[in-house]
Formats: sequence, structure tokens, C-alpha cells
Amino acid sequence: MALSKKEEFTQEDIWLADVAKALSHPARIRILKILTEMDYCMVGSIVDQLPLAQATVSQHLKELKRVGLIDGEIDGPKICYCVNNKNLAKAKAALDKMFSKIGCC
Amino acid sequence: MALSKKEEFTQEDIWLADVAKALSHPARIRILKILTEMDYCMVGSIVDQLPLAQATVSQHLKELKRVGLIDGEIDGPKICYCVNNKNLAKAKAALDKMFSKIGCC
DNA sequence: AATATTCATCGTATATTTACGATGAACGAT
DNA sequence: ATCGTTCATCGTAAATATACGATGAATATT
Repeated sequence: MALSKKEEFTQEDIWLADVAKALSHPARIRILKILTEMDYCMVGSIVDQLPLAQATVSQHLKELKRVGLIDGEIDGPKICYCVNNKNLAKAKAALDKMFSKIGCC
Repeated sequence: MALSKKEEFTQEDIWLADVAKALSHPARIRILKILTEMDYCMVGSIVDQLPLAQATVSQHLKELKRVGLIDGEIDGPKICYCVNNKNLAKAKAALDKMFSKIGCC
């Protein structure tokens, strides 16, 4: 595209779209579900549950981390990932708000 | 990418990711908000409220329609767009479910 | 019928995403 | 110190998304 126009929207809309983008791949949906179900999880365990190479999973984790939906902590040679409840709640609230209106056609 | 692996996930995860993808651009967030606030809206009116060309807005509308979040009805030479409440509710429920879990790190 | 309006689609350029193998950094164990 | 394990990052190829002007189809108006 010639030039992205994303910056010309409100901060709220840009942020919400960014969160949605982080959720826009089934692998990342799966990862988020795994983390909400297990509280925390090593990368290796996540890789085992996905049909993707380790490098690819790492990229997906990076994307979820970028928008703050998950956190990663170093635990020896491993990394412990978990959901960030504060940001998850914030995203949920924003989506709820948008979805709460009712219209008719 | 050599080959998309999206098909190797569950239908639920693929669908939810697809809905998120439809929401992954500030223009489409804005459009959805406009439609939930106005019940229905002609394309021209939406174009006036966005910093994008008509062709681009049309593409964004198509994407929202593709996943069923909005509907478009012909009204003379114009098209009346509105949100699809059934699918919006379905998406809200699926996201709520995913966001409802609590973990700790 | 000719014209204007409204919007989708086509064609196209550029940017971004997705995927993987290879490599490297950090740590624990021997 | 060397080695194995764990994971991020680099490099790269192919797919997809974003943006717009131009064109076309459908309708309403004159």
C-alpha cells in the first residue's frame, strides 16, 4: 500500500484494532486458550500442542506479548509465559462496550 | 509463507481468529462503532467519516460482511449497511468465554 | 434516452504477515 | 570447561493486506 493511514484514527480505535490483530490467527487464539487454562506454560509445551515449528510459535508469542496480552518470565533456560490479566480485562471491557449496542436493519 | 497452516486448528479457533482479523484495522473498528451507533448507514456517510478513499472503505465493508458482522441491503442506488446482531452476539460470547478465565504468573 | 449519483470491483503498487531452517545466547548439568 | 536443552532472533520466501485511481453496473432524475 502506498502509505498506511492507521495513525489517522483515534488512539482507542488503533489500540483495539491492534489487540484484535494479535488475536487474528488461530495459533494465537489457541495459545491464549492454553495459557488461560494452565495459568502458565513453557514454550516447549506450547510448541508440542501446535502444528507449527518452534520459531513460528516464538513469533506468535512475541505478537501476543507485544500488545500485552501475555507476559514471559525467564525461568532458568526456559521461559514461563502467562496471560496478563489486567490487559486481558481491559481488552474484554473495550470489546464488550463495542458489542453491547443493538441495531436493526 | 510456504504454506498456511491455519486449517490445522479447530473450526472454533479458526472462526474466532477470522472475526478478530475482521476487527484488526482501526477503520473497521470505526465502521462497526458507527453502525452500532446509527443502526444503519449509507456507504457515502461512512466514507465521509473516514480518512480513506471510497474504494478502500468499500473493501473494509466487504471484509466485515465476509465474516458476517454486518449486512448490506440495496436501497435504490445506495447500499444500507447495518450490524448483524446475531453474529455480533455470537462473537461477543466466544470472546467473553476466552477472556473469562483467570490465571496468575 | 441522457445524465448524475452511488457504490462495487479491477488492476496494481507497496507493506506486512506467516512460515521455516539456521544460528546464537543463556542456562543447567556433567 | 564442555555439552545438551531451551528459546529468541536472523534471513528469507511466499502469501496476504492495504490503499488508491479507474472503470463499470445499477438506479434515480431530468
